[in-house]
This record gives sequence, C-alpha cells and structure tokens, in this order.
Amino acid sequence: MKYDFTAIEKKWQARWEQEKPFAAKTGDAREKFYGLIEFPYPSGQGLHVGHPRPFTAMDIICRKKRMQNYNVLFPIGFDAFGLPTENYAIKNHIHPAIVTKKNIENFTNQLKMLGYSFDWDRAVDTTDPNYYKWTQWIFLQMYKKGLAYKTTMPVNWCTSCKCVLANEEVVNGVCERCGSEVIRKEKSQWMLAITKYAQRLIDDLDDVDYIERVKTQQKNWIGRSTGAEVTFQTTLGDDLLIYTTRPDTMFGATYMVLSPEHPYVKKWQDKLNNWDEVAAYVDAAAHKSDFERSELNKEKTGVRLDGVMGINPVNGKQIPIFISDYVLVTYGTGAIMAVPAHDDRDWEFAKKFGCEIVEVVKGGNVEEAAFTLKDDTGIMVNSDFLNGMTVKQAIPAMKQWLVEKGIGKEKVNYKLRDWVFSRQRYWGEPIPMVKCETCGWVPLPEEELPLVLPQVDSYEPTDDGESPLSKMTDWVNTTCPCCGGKAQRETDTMPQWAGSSWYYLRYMDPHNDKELASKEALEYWSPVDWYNGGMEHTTLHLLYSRFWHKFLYDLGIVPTKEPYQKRTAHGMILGEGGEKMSKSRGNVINPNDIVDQYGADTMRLHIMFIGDFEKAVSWSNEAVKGSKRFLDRVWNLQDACTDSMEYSAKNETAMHKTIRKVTKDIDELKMNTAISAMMSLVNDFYANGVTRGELKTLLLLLSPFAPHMVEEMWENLGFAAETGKMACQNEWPTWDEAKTVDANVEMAVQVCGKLRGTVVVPVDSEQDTVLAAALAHEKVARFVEGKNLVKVILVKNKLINLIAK
RNA sequence: GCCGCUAUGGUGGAAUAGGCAGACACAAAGGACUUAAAAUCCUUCGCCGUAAAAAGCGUACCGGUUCGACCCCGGUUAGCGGCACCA
Repeated sequence: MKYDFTAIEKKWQARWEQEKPFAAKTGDAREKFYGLIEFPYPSGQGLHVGHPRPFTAMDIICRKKRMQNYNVLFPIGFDAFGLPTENYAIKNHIHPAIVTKKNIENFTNQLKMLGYSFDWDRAVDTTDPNYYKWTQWIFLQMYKKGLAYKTTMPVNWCTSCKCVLANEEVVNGVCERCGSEVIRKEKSQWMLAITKYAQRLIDDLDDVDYIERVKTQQKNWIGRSTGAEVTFQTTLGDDLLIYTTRPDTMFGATYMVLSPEHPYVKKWQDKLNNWDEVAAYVDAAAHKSDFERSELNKEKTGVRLDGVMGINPVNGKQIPIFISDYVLVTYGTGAIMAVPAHDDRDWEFAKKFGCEIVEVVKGGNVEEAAFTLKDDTGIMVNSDFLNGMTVKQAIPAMKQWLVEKGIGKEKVNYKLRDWVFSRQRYWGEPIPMVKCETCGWVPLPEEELPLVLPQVDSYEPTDDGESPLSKMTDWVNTTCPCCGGKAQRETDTMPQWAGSSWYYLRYMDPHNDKELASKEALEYWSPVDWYNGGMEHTTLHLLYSRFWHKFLYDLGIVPTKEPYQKRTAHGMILGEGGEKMSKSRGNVINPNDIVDQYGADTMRLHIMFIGDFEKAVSWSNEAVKGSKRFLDRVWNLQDACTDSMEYSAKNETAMHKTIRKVTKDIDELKMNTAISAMMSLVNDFYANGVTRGELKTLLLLLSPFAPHMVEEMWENLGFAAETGKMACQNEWPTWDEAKTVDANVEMAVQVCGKLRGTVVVPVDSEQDTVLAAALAHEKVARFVEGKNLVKVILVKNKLINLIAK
C-alpha cells in the first residue's frame, strides 16, 4: 500500500472539520488546558515558513494534552488591522476590509492544510466590529479611570508614512515598517498611562513561568532605578530639582546641566547674558530627531547659561549651569548635577568645557578618565562627613542627610514611558471619544459601541498629519452625548497593539454580545496556561497585554493578576545560508510548496526536527527528505507487524525508554530529540521486527506530530474500530520505570581517566563485580600491568575508573 | 558602552547533579536490486595514523579545579539578539 499523503490529508481534514473533535467545552469537568500561539497578521503574502514552527509545536502540545484527558482550548484568530493592508489598499484602491477578508480566507486555508487542531468556531478577527466593540469598551474604561489622557508632546513622526509612531516602532532612528527617517513633532495624542503599572509589571514577573531572557528583557525595558531627588538653589532664586542615582558623589558635583527643553531656560531668558547663543542651541536641538541627538553622543555639545549659578547644597559652592542635549527632558527631572570625576558623560563634557573635576571616590585617576565603579571597595574622600565610608555606606548616609535637611528624598524612576495610543491612520479601531465645544472631551456612551469605522473615499493620510477620517465631515460632526451641543469625533485610530492586547480573553467566549467574555468562561479558562511567541514581541505586545490585563483585573473583570502562566519563545527560521529570508534575496520558502511535494505531516515533522526550538535554524530543502523517509518507514510497518499486542522481549526496553523520552521532551519543547527517539525506535523495529501492540504505541506517540498519516494507519490496523478515531483518543502511552533498563549494561572502563574499553555487567553491579570484569579485559589489563591500583572510582551503570601507578 | 545568549564533524544538530563526545538526520563514497533511473536495502563516514590494528589528537582560544571537564571557575576571541547620553 502506497503512502498517498495528499489523499490521506484531505480525507482527515474534511472529517475533523465535520466532526469537530477539537472543540473546547467551557465548564467541562476535566482539567482545562489553554494553549496559545500569537495570532497571525494576515498579510497578502500568505503564510510564511516561520509560522508553522511555533504553531506546530503548540499543536503537538495540545494534541498530547487532549490524549492525556485535558479539556483543551487551542484557538486561532487574526490580528488584521495594520499598515501593510492599509498601504496595499491605498496603492490598489481596494477597501482594506476586502483585502483583509481575502487574506484571512487564504490564511485559513493554509492553516487547515497543515492540520492544526484549532477550535475554528472560536476564531476571532480584530477588525470585526463585534470584536473591536470591546477593544473600544476597554479604552473607555481606561479613560474613566484616568489612564487614558490626551496631551501634546513631541512624538516620533515618520516622514513617509506621515504617521506618529510609538517609541517601539522606531528602530535605529528609522521607521520600523518603511525604513524612512523619523523626526520629532509636537502633536496632541491619546496616551495610556502604562507607567502607573511599571512596578507591578516588574514585581509580578516573580509569579509567572516565563523563560528567563523574556523576564530580563522586560525588566530592562521598564528600567527601574533607585536614586534621590535633590533641590539645588540658584542665584536667581528658583530652585532646581535634579535626579541622581549617586547621591554619595554630591561633593563632586561641580556643575549642573539642564535639558534644552527644561522650562527654566525660557523662564530665565531676560536674565541671561548670552540668550542668543542659548536660543540658537535650543532651536537646533528641537529640530533634531531623537536619533540624531543620540548619534552625536561621541561629541558633547552645550551652552553655559551666563547669568545664573547653582548652589551645591552640601558645601554651598556656586557652580555653573549648562544646557546640553545629553540630558533628556523625558527622564527624571530633566536636570542633573554633574560629577565629572565619576560619570563618563560628565567627564567628557567637563574636559571639553573646562569644568572642575573633583575626586570623591578613591581608586582611579580622574584626570585620565571618570572612575565609575560602584562597588563596596570605593572609599569616599573630599566629602566632609562621608570621608572614609565605602560607596555602599555613603549612599544611604547621604540620603538620610538630605531628608534631615529637607532638601531631598529617595526617588524611583523608570525608563518606561506612557504609551502613545493615537495613529493618524484609517485601518484601525476608531477611538470612541467626542470633543464638545463646551464639555471638552466626552466618552461615547457604551450603548453606542461599536463605533464603526466609516467608509471613506481615500485612505491616504493627509499632508498635515491628520487621519483620513478627518475628511469625513458627516461622520466627524456629531452631537455631544453630554450636553447635546455641537461636537466632533476623534479622528485618530488605535495602534495595532490594541486588538492584540486582550484577544486571548475573547477566545474564551468569542460570540458573547453582552460582555467581552462571560464571567463563567473567564473563570473557567483563565489564565492562559502556555503562551508561545517570538522574542520580538517581548517589550511590545507582551508588556502591553500584561498591562491591559492588570487593568481589567483591577476592575474585577478577569480573575487573575497575570494573563499568561507560562511563556516560551521560538527561534527564527533562516534561509539556506543562515541569512534572513526575504523577497529580495529570493530565498523565501512557501509552506505550500513543501506540503505539495512531501505532505503536511512531513512539513510538521521536519520543522520540529530541524533543531533546537528556541534557536534560529537555517532551512534546508534537501534535509526534508529525511523526515519524509521516516514517515514512509513508519507507514510500511503496517504490512510487517505481527498480531501480538504484547511488547517483544527484544523491543521492550526500547519501548519504555521511548515513551518516557517522547512524553518528557514534548513538555520541554524538545521536539527534535523526541523525533530522533522515535526514529531510533523504528530502526529497532526494522532490525528486530514489530508487533501490533508496539506499533499501536508508536502511533499514539507519533500522532501529535503526524496526525493525518497516523489516523489513516490507526484505521487500517483496526484500532479505530476498537476505540474510535485517533483525534478522539484519551489515552497517552505510559512507561514502567523498571522496564526502562536492561538486565545488563555496558560500562566504560577508564585507566587513569582514559577510556580503554567497555565491559558488559549485570545492571547495578557493585564495584567488585565491575572491577573483576574490567581487569579481565585484555586491553585494560595491559595498561594496569605492573602497576599498583591506588584508587577505583565507580559510577554505577556508567563507568569505572582505575587509578594505577 | 551596558544586559542577555551562542561557539561541537562536510551540514543540521545530540549529549550537562562533571562520567563512553558526535545520538538522530542530511550530504558524500562504495555495494545490492534494476535493462536503466527513481525508490528501497546493506556498508563506510571527527582528525592523524596503520596492510589492518594499536598508540596519539580532538567540543572557538589560553589557563585552573578534578580520578575524570563540551559541562564548573578565571581570562581571551568571534558571532547573534536587546538596550543605548536613562544621570
């Protein structure tokens, strides 16, 4: 019988679709398992070979969980708002909704082609008004709690997309999507106060099982630092508040720096003797993008504020004040005390501008370079009451002194900024807010949700940076829900991150038109037990959705503090030479081609076999054959197996070992070694023969990996007649630990640490037995001859090492 | 610069409470079957050496701990990812 994968895969996909064996049942008495993958963006190019890697892995986990009698929720959906679709629509004058619909259809077909056990009845689409109604609803709740606010601030402006970008969308000073230059621009924007959750976003990482690098990356991104805020008086009478993490070095503060945007600069305009020079510098800084500013970090620039001096509160000394763009207005207080002896940037600036350098921590040569080591060994000098203390002692001592004098206090700062939530784009969720001439910003009443995206003639953003919606005067002009007067709708839309911040909740109850999901469903399915996704989403999507979840938790809507109990990440699939796959390199692999040539089961198996799941791997078309060959070999066992349902003596140990290995490896995402264990077992079957019972076990183990072929064999071998379809099995093979070991083991024999041979002894043999066997070994004897056995080291069932002198 | 990760045959990769390095595959070479090809099956496959053995060398590099190190420690180099004037 030939392995006709095309016919077999079609047959079983049709049956699964009809009989729905993968439907999740809310409220079922079995233990629940919620496995989640990052839902795809349905691009026009269709499924990329990068998709099947994480999807197949989670499919395997979920299929195995079902066989272990869990009630599994394994959903799928589409994150369908976004720029590529919009840009395609602009170019081809097709409505983005039509493009999206077509792309989703294509993705759906491709995903079904790969045989994933999704519960398709729960599929969500973020562009469906029944879905984004609740995205808008969550925004309104945030507004009501003061977490959504509108403010004018410098934003990242993409010169090509004509659109505001979040900080996270700017990569190396250019737009993440189109690669064009990004400049700073003042704009009124909706913001979400994620910074209010900064501490909880750090603290609650302790309670979840995320791979360590995700945790560290999130913590670095949030960037908590502990220091002190200190007030410096000035000769103009205004007090300057600065932030420092090194209060211990205050005696070394010899000048101060304000960011060019600091409000005092303007305030002091009339009192400065060099205002023209100052104004020119401020103006130049304003015209630079963040990137330009940071790119010039080799060479410090700045201007002295002539006419004002700061007063160092610890010693009363007057010190000059500069403005420089190495101080950021967005962090701390936008003003610093500069300690050139112990900070690289300050040192560099001081050298250029001729400022005094005062050493306050012993250990370096501050004329040569800043001495920045902050450890226990540094001893304070030139620091009055701190002299002789270590840095570690001086920090709290100074903080205490500042508090006693009433000029400073401990302060925690975060690098994390609030989330710019407005986009001047068409293809996103409309922000459900109305601006009334008398009442100001007014939220739309919840009954009026969803606020549906209107039809427009042109999707192009306007040249002044407003959303295309602003041209829809019929839609924009409305009445105030509050006073009934004239009002206008917000024309900005939400960023793509909005819809993906809560989609895992909608899966729990996707058709609910009363709530985002019912309490019953939320309580039954929460939290997501295992979420796998890409590292590129660690500081964006993952952080944003944790923030939204915590907000919903505070409202009493979701029952858990954290959305995801466990987070893992997959590596990328690279092209043949280890290069990134891209259209321009022409090395893009289309999963359809692999499926056509080898079948979906081979595709699934191979993409799991290819290497360590967490690491990047290069795709090789040649290597796929090996996985296909393995499936062929399994297929051919149908005709070779005996009728016995027992394990044969020759295969018994291998059976138990393989069951153990495959079971444990799947839970640890080591699919590659699970597969190699099954390959070895099949090699054994070819050498020793195979019984029907052995084959049954193999099929159970293999079914999550190659579900279609296994269903067919399951039916052919008569198992389906006995216990039903493979997809409905709730039996996972078990192993007997005692039977995973043979009666005899082969042990390595070393003489003085060098391998000299092997001996076969009964399992768990004591030293005497092994030693006797080892000495009987011809080669070992040769190396021991004429020497004294000084010591013998035995590692049971593994090795014996004879130390002979 | 800071944080994190990685380095193993021609290739993808196995192996860590410190215990036979190279499992499982791909490629290659030889053979069987075949009119032939494909498919399949068998054999070889780290380096050096040998008639074949043996001996020796070998997990990026240098050193250490240990009876024993891919694994632990110190240092170096190269590469990948993230952050980047965050005071």
